[in-house]
Amino acid sequence: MNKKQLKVRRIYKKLHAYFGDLGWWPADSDFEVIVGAVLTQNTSWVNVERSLQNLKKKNLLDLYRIHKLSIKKLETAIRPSGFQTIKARRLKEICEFLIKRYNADFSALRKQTCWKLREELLQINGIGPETADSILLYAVGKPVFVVDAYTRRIFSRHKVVDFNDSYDKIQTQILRYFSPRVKTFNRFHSYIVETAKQFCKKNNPLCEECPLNSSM
DNA sequence: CACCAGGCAAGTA
DNA sequence: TACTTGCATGGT
Repeated sequence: MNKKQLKVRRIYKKLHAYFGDLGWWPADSDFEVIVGAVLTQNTSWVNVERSLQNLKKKNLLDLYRIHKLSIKKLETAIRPSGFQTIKARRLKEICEFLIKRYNADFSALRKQTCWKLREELLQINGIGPETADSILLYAVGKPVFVVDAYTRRIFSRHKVVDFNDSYDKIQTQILRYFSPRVKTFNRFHSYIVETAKQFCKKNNPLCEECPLNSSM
């Protein structure tokens, strides 16, 4: 085991001791995970929750209902989370893909290999690496590590990666450090997001209250 | 007022 | 390959 691997595993251990299990991803269904993953693109989660509530109130948080809903009504419902014109189109495209390619059957998704499904998701306009991996991990149950802005911030501050390293470089580096288990990567990503939200803010690089900066 | 929020795609050099 | 910009709303 090299130095960085030890460091990253120590980070995971500290966060696990601090947070326990955060019960991620917060959603009532696999499809809700996918919708949330798109709506949260460059958007704060509190505003995503407003959009999800709008959809739930109208009983629209359903693959087929969104698929046949008019673009205008979809845009109106997801307005609070911003970029509504582009995100409405993205949601439509994903529904189209799930129905046409997998007959809207999530058990069929789970049977597909991780790398093959990832390739297919990345073909869809509006799904980049982070959205694809969030779907793979939290909706389909594949053991992948999700890299987001928070991951870059925290790991670069702790000298584990370079802030400008590519998505794939960071992902494969972290993947090497753990055995591929869904539970591990589920928890790790949730810890990183919560840590960044609560302690390691963008304008506050010191993070004095952060559990990662306390001696163990 | 400026800056930030769980990105992505398209355009440019 | 490595930048830059548009997309849009709501909180601090």
